[in-house]
Amino acid sequence: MSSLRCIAKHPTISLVDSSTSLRELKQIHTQLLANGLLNDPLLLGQFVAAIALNNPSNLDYSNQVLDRCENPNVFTLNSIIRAHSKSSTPQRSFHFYNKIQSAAHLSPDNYTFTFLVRTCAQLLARETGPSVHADLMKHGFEHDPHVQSGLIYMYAELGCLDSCHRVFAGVSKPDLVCQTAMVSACAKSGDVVFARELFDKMPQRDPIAWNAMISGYAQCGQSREALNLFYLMQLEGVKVNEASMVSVLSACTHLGALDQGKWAHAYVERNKLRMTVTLGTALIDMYAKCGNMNKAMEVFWGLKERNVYTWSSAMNGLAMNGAGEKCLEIFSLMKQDGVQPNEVTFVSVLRACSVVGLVEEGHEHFESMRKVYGLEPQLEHYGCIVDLYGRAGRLYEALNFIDNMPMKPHAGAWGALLNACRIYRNTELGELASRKLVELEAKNHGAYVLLSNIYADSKNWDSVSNVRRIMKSKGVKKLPGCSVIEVDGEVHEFFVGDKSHLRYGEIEAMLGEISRRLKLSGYVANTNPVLFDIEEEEKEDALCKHSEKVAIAFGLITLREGVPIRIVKNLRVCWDCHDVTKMISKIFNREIIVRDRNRFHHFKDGECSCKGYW
DNA sequence: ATAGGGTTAG
Repeated sequence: MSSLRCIAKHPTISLVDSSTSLRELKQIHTQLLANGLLNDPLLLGQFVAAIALNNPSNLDYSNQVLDRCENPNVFTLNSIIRAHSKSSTPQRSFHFYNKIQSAAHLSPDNYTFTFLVRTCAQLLARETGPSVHADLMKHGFEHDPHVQSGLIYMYAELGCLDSCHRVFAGVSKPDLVCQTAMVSACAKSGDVVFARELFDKMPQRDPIAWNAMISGYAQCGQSREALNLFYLMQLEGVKVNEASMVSVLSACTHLGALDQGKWAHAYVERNKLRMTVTLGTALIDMYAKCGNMNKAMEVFWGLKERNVYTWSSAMNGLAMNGAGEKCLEIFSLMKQDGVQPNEVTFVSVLRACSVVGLVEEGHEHFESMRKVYGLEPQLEHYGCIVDLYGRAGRLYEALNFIDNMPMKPHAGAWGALLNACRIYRNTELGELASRKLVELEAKNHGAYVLLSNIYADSKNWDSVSNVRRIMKSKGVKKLPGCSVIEVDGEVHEFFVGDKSHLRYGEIEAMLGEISRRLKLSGYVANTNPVLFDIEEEEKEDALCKHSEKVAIAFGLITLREGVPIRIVKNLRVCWDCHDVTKMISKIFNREIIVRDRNRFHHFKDGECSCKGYW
């Protein structure tokens, strides 16, 4: 609402806000024209900016207003460039930039370039961005602090860290804002170590600087570092705000650290931070991805405002947790509420259909993307449809769909088919899919593992060892599995075969007990080559080595009876672990919730919520 | 008279 500050000076223009209808705008326009007020470039600029900024859907109209003006000045045009740079159609900024350039009596100023650089960042304009940079240098604005920090932001968005460094090196005395922009740029581009060095060297740091560094850690996956820095921020008595908490929550989400996430939620309430849409959405995402979907929905319904992120987060959580019908219900409510779904929303819609097995409905939603919402389906959506057919056992329709994709099928599409082939034990199609997958991603260990499982299922041991040989010769390595469990607010990480935990002795004893009790109840350890889940030297002892089993054992030792064991795993759960976990949930009478890289498994009484499909 | 850095979903 900052635009209202300057506008309030004129009584009529000050009336314009987001609720002003187009008809009312036209009346005001006529009135202003009749009084000759729009000949005043100041008022015109304010009017145009008010229309556009307070309601982006009015941009068209503000353009018309401007077009009817005979000689807009730079202020007026800057206002509209600014409005466009923040809108969903930033490219239209250039129309007005060109106007400035082509008018003999006009010349762009430092404001123009500040906004235009923003536009380029929004557009990820790889070519135009640098050319705007060249333009502003021609006009001699490269030493303007606003322009400089804007350029650093832009190059970070464009993924040109080198250019960020060049701009930054050219700043004689970088101020707080510029330094923060650079910290953020480096962290976003993956050089978080350098970002931290810069951050540590800053002579003074305000909350935004801290937030930049914390979110830098959170965004590059260094969640524990993000949390550590947040604690440091509190120790130093820096004022924590909503944005800080959003990053903290995002770190908790990635760790699957429900206790810490709950603590962060309580912190927000205790400190009376504003429950903004962004913060609310981060909370929903945290609860959903830490396996507490009820709490996620409680937060969801408690919010005053929900945007497309909010709805999509809730829907994604429901789909991930296997609540497909509920996800589709929320989707209907979202539409009733007048919030436009986007591509991300549709990923959840299609996954929900897939989970429920609603093949036709899923296909209709897919079609509606283009027809009803003007959204072009992306690779992910095609992958979802393959999965939709595949899970329903309609493997050849899945294949047919892949064959008719308008673009080259990606690894995700073949991967979805391969997974379906594993579930439905179709060796022939599985071979085809994995061959394609390997063509696309020669080092995709998942393709080999799934293919090997398919061969093993059909007792084709020669082919199993063949797959293993190929993997070896190509140097395909499996990403080390890692499972995380939180106990008393402390996050414990277990890697495959990792015995470094302080209490490993107890864990080993518990693994032994699990194994004994499993055998007693008739479980036969799967030591045949099915378990060639290509983890090399682990076969003989596979039962005890997969990271989730170690984490579950640790949970059984440390968590009180009746407390669910929550595990976050970086890979998909393997077949055997899935079986074993089902049995543990029954034998030890313990609810076990595993978040793998795709979805949730809620194990209870010997059953899993995924019903064997994942 | 219009500026610059931090925050959410696949």
